[in-house]
Amino acid sequence: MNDVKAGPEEEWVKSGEVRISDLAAELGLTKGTVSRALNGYEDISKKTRKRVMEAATKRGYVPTTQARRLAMGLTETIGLVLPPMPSQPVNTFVSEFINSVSAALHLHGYDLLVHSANSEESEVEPYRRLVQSRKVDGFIIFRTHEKDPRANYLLNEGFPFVTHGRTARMAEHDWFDIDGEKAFRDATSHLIKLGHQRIGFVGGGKEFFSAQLRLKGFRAMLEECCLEKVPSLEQPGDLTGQGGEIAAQNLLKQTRPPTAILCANDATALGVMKAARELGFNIPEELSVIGYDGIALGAYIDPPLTTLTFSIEESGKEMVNLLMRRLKNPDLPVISKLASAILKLRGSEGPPSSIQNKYMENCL
Amino acid sequence: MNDVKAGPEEEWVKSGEVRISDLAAELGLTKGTVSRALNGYEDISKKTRKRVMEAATKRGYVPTTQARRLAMGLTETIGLVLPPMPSQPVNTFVSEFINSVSAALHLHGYDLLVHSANSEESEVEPYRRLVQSRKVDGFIIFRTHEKDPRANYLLNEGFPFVTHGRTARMAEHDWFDIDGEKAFRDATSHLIKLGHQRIGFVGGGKEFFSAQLRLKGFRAMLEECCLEKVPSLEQPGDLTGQGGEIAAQNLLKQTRPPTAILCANDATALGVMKAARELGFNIPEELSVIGYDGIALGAYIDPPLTTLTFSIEESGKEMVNLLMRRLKNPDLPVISKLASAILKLRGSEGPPSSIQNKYMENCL
DNA sequence: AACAATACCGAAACCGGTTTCGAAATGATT
DNA sequence: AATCATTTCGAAACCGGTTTCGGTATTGTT
Repeated sequence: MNDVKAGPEEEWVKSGEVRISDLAAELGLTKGTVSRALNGYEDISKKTRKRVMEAATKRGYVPTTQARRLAMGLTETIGLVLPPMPSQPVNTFVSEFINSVSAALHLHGYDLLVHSANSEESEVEPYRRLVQSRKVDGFIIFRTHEKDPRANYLLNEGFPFVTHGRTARMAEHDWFDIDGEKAFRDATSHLIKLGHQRIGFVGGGKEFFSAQLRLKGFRAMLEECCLEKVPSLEQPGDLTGQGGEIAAQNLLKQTRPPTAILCANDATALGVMKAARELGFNIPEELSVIGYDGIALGAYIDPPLTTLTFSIEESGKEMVNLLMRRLKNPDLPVISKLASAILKLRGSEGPPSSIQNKYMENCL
Repeated sequence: MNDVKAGPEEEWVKSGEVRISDLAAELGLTKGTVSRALNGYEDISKKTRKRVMEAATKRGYVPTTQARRLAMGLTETIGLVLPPMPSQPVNTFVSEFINSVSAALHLHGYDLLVHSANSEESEVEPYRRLVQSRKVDGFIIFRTHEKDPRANYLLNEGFPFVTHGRTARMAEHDWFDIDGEKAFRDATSHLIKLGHQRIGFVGGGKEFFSAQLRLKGFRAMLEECCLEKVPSLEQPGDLTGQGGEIAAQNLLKQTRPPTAILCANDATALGVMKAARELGFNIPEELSVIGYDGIALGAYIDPPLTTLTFSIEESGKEMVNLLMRRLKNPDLPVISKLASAILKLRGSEGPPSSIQNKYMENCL
């Protein structure tokens, strides 16, 4: 019947060679009966169920995923498309994120399909392909833009997804985000309390919504503390080290340079620190620098980088929860989750060297 | 027949709603005929083929992947299992690697399934599950051990895979690797030429084969240059920043500390630099440090980290090539590819401060 | 014009499962 | 013992494709 090689008793059948029809034949049952027995249907007698189960484990039967999924009309797979990576200095986020998402999905019996975006084609193309070929049931999207073509496409398609970060249409889809606005309010407040009055800001690209929110938090706290908003102290960046360098040069070559610089992420902060060193600024004595992301590497540089940090693992877990909920019931109302980043003081910030500024005590 | 909503001419049918049977019915053909027409069989007249093709694009027909794969008996999917990540300072390798592997696979019509390893269970368990459930056709394995349980399992199972890094059984499976031995010979040679005679070495875990080879290269060059091998200058590490710190303390607190330290990877090097700073060693004047991995971020620290670098993108591409070849013809002889790392001088190394050592000119 | 060769397409099996439906066997009831 | 309700399983359809095989319709040959 089956080509089980003769050998010692515990001979292991090569994995994946036994089909449900083999089992059925061996037991004198039909495929259907075996299937129901294995899947816990109530219309199977205890006796045969036991017989089937034992035979299944003995023969090492594991259902073929493809067949099961085809029959059940689902893929049990979630897609994640890596945005094109312009060799950014710090991609540590991505791998940790993938790791946590994958682990969380696994608990629900889902697989993670990772695609890479071809930078030559449209941003939504990979999504379109995955949707049309029915390879995934939903998407995890990160690094959102304010007007996000991916979100737009999927919303239009009615296809489930969760974003890490908000979009202009966040009222229409589930999302998870770190409260970057509050984080930057906190960081700004911390600097002001240390005595800083001229605080620089290096943003991320205008296209990233989260970077905008960080700027917003920075401005809000300045205003709250009655500090004047100085346009020249707000420099654009691109979330890379190089962008940080350029921005820092623009800031520090001014006649009245800032005494502290807030950066949209850690990569930027590293670039800022590099430029500052080259221009002869001592950190933190002459210049405070604060980043955002909490990359572990920041603890190893000199001085250790003070940063805003959050749990990537929690992010992944929460996003998977949101997505699973959505898949179970597509008609549920949209929900979102906002986690907070915490300020991790490591040493790259301190009071300004000369208290040249009059401290306004009417504000905090 | 089909519920195409009445509307403007260019009404777009919602993706993924049209099946091959719909197309067939619409054209007055059978599924089989439509399938063959679409797949370029020769027994279809040009006229009907054209008719079918046009109808397919017009209706936006894309075959359901699951069904196609089931029928064809393949998964067109490659598995990649992330090893447990003990929050290493620098995981930039992983995301870049995933990115390049995924892109390369896509060119061959393959998907990448990323799994995360649960640290509580056996290392091979995820592989076993993926094999048994027939979710993948092959594996990409990285960060190999000398005695690698994953390779052993898959070899035993006769399941296709390619490793990034060698194993004790490398003669039996395809592999790609960076020539770490040569890399460390080069780096060591560079230091010796600069005048260093006491060179420290911080290794990776004994379990990682590649780390062993780096040590081997280091020792070989020492011997080649007639430098005495000093056991106390060889410290174990664990490829993390913390491990680097501890190792550096052990090295620098000796009565005759080394004037240079070679590190098994960049994360270790960062730890070494941190410890050196804290012990009052100036880099590179009093201590040269060289890492391995070429993480972009190393360029932003002070001083910029000299390191051994290689192309992750090429690694991914090559490994995919090896794997595709294997899948096409499982019986081909095992092949391997050894790429070389290049020494990227950035500034964390230089001549030793005091030429207290007699330079042995009989060697190089 | 008769016949063989070829082009073209339909029918059906198949991949490996799941699920519905109905029939047979069993047990309970009177 | 006859009747009805339950348990338990077999049969068959189905998921959405691919591929083999065989039968017309068409073309080419003599």
